[in-house]
Amino acid sequence: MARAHPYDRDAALDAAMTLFWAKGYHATSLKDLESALSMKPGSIYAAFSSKEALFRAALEKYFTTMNRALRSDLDDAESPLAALAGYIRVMPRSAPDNPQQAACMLVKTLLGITSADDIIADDARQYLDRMLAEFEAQFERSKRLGELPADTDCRRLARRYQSDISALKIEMHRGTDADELAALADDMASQFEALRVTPA
Amino acid sequence: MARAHPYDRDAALDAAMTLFWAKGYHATSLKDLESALSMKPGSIYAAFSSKEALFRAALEKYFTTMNRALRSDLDDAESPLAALAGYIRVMPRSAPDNPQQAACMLVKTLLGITSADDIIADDARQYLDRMLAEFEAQFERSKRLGELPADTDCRRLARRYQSDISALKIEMHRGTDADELAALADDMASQFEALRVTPA
DNA sequence: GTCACATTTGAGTGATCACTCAAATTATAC
DNA sequence: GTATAATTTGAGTGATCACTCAAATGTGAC
Repeated sequence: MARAHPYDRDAALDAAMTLFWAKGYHATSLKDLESALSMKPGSIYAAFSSKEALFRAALEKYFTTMNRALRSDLDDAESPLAALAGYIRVMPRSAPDNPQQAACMLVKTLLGITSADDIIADDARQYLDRMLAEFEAQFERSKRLGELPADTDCRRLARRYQSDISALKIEMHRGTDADELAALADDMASQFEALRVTPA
Repeated sequence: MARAHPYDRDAALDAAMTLFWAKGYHATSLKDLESALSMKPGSIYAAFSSKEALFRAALEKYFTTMNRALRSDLDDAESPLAALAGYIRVMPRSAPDNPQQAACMLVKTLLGITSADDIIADDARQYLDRMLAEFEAQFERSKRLGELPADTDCRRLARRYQSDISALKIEMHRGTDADELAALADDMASQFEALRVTPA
């Protein structure tokens, strides 16, 4: 047939994700992408169609990566409630490579995209909804295990949980010092642990 | 002497604030500003020096406006704790003119500006710190009035409070429906009210 | 009415934006 | 080895970016 791809598509997508995550959609130029992906404009367009399509692919990769990491932490946990609390408590200890990657890419995208009916903003909203559903499922599992009262509103709890995660990551991006960050994460985690009705 | 200003500087700054708040720094073009301020580029530069300087002035106006509104709500309150809780609880009921103005402009700016040592990001950080100090002062007042235990860490409480505000405003921007928004705000507010040690 | 000058005007600056495409390149088929 | 075709290349596209400045405008002093 013909020659193979000399570049690794997934590695390129990963580099794009990193760059878009740090700089955001509007502030990332094609020049930036060319050097980050080590690809010329023609190749980028042959592989990913457009800057918008590339961003959407990068955002999907971000969601998939984050979701997989979450599930590997939580799915096998004996106590989902303890795992959810631990997930928050540990977060401030993991400093990202780039401080610009401390905040959640979905939230950054949602706040950074101009028009409310933009297709990119819709993507971000959709992924946030799916994360919310993941959290809700974990709280439901916790309830089934008897850790939470039978009348617990898991959707409402998940909403609160996701809000805490968003806010904590923003504080990390902001550069809040490590001690205060740990205290904040502890306050958040403790409130969920306090809901437990069976001994840990 | 000579002719007077045919435009109202403060009204122009207000229009710039509104536009920058909704669209963000990078996505707002000079063309956008020209039509929003009803000023030609030369006049804009004569009045505000540069796009960056105009943004910084708009950001300062945002902070001043928000801070004034906060203090008018809280400074005269008999119970600062009740006032702080009420400030959160009422928030979802005030829909902004533009949904893009639901989220806090300081947070949007912090997340939207590229380089961490950017002067604009520094501004946003500084204003967030000043808001944090305002919250802390209100919790201190609450403690002095005996609403909170004497050993309360007001700085820590203020940090948690500010995180809640940020997250709630993000949820509003996200388009979360009114009922869930009210429930979330209620959960946040209740946790602060629960700290009270004297009857309300 | 006329002058002096502060201010506005808006076409135009070079730079950069996202993006294209004809030509060069290189892997595979035979 | 040669032909074929998939892929990369990178100079170049028109549009838009933030910004400038010489000329037009309008105001107050006298």
